[in-house]
Amino acid sequence: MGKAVMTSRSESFEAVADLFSVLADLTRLKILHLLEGQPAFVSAVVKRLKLKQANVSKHLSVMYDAGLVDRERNGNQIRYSVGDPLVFELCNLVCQKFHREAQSKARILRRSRLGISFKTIRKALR
Amino acid sequence: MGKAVMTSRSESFEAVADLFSVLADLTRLKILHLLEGQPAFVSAVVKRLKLKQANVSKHLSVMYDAGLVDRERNGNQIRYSVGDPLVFELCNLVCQKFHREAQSKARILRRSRLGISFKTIRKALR
DNA sequence: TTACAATATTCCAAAACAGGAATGTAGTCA
DNA sequence: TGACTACATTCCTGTTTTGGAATATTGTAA
Repeated sequence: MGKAVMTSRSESFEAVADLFSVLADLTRLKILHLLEGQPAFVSAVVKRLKLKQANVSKHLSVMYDAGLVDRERNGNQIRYSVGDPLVFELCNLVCQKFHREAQSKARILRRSRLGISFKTIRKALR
Repeated sequence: MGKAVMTSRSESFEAVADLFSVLADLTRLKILHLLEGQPAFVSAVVKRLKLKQANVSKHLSVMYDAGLVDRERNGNQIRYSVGDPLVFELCNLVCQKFHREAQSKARILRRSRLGISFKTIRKALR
């Protein structure tokens, strides 16, 4: 997950892929969602999500290295916060896609009760 | 990579993570970029990107299952096309982020020649 | 300093993933 | 039908990634 300066097209693709891979983890998405509400200490994330401390710490480090979260020391603890609202824009776009798909599937199913063939339905459902 | 109907919050997070993981691969991003220009047969992708046929076929299948590309048989060949412009919206958002970061780093470096301490720079660069 | 709390890091095992080679399948043409 | 082409799938291997346990680091308080 190198943080090299972008020069060639291929390198920037790699950077994009790296960022997507940071978001391609269920636990990290849960943590981000928790941080969306408000910043939180590591220990709070551990408690709320019932995860191991080392696990949370590693995931937060990955996201920090990717520039997705900020951190701020507060005495003994470290408060993490979402550093770039980009994260939620990306997730919302994906969720919108799922909504569109769910709606079109529902539309097709509704139509199916009005007499469209199974073949057409299966094709429309991909 | 299940395509289950979404019910709980956690399941939808998982679907989002799955979609990001499809995009978290350099080869798949290259293929998508190629398909952005115009639809292409598998053999064309193999030639343009100098990849193995089995490799391309597998990546296209993954993206097809994820609903990111469409396919259409044409005689002996199969033409793939980008099925959801969402892909490019996502990539563009990520690229914009990288641009913002690159610019702010450049700004800081420029300022550094005007006499700001290394400590400040390092902190600003994270 | 010592003891303790919060977080980070290292090491390990299991699971997931990408790519190559070989094989399977489906369409075309003769 | 058989030969050929385009694509998909299976099997295998090396690499990466995740999570847990143990350990290390950093800060606080006495």
